[in-house]
Amino acid sequence: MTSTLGYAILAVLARGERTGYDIAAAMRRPVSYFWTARHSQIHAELQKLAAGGLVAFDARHGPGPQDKKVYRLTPEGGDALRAWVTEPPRERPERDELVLKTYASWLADPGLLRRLFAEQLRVHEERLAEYEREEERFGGPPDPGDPRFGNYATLRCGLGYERHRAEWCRWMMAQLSASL
Amino acid sequence: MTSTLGYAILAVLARGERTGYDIAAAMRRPVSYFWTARHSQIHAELQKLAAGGLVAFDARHGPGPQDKKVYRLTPEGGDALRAWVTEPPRERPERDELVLKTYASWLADPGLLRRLFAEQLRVHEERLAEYEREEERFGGPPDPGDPRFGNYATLRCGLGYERHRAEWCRWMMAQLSASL
DNA sequence: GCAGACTATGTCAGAAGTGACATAGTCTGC
DNA sequence: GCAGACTATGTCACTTCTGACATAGTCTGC
Repeated sequence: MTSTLGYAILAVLARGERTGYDIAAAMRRPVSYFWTARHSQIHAELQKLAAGGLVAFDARHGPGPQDKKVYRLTPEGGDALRAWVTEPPRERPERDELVLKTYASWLADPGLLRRLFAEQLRVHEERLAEYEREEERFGGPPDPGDPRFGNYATLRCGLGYERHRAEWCRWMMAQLSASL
Repeated sequence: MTSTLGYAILAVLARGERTGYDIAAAMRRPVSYFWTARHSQIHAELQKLAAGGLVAFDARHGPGPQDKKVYRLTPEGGDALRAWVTEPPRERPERDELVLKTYASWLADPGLLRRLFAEQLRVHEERLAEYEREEERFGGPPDPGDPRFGNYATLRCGLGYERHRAEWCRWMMAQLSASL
């Protein structure tokens, strides 16, 4: 019934109360939990979650034409989130534009392709360096019952992904150069 | 103007003429090019591509209430596809339900979590074995100008991805066991 | 000759997600 | 005192994608 976005919001609120704006700020970058949403979607979803009793809010004075709404998880919301976590994830189709381009790469100019992959490699290496700096700040994995474990475990996933991706870009560039 | 799905269809047609049904069959599994679509979407997109002159078709006798339509790339379609391949990919937000669950995993029962990751690991190891069998059939990378290069390069990406993913699942299970 | 799987094309309602538009108070530095 | 950045909530049109419904001929094995 609740959408995956709904659970993403509950997962953020499980760490403490937030306004819709705060949640949107946390979801702007895919760092740490690999789910993004715009504020337009978040405000709409918060209304649904509040109607379903999974979140509640207090109105507090703040900027803007209306009061700000500080949302928190209700006990029902916490139960729903906990139950959802251990259920098998819904299969989401992989849709990767760069891999699709690679599928058609035999048609293209090798020089332009090398430029494309060089740029992608740069992006992945940059992200990798950023994630490595973040990992250092943890100084080892937190306890699995600590909220910070969630951040660390997703960071580890991101690290592995960026390494695999950078490696593949390097392999592609080597292939394209070998054929000269 | 043309959507990514449109280019995915052009990329399939670049390898030879196909019916909408054939394209749908090729896109049912994310193997080799990491883009999936249902036939309902494909038929609709083929109509748009035909209207734009990027594909053309011959009606031939076949099963069903209407004749079957065998689509092929037009010269304009080929040009559009080639131009698209080397353009930087549009950033697609990462949305990964398992990683999101991991972000909230500190709330959940470690036993149930281990079961979840054990099952995911099984899936990734199975896919990895399948990809490795496929890789063997290639016997080394084809020339970058060969259509088979597209298949091989995307397969390499899939291999790297499944390895990284399996590794991460194993790390998660170790973390969950260490805390007993 | 007939059942069942497969080939084949299409529509439609609805969910999920994007990007633009709309509004307006607060806080910081010059 | 004022500009500009930031906080804050919301709507709306549009695109993309899903899942169900609809239809019907062909091919294989029993």
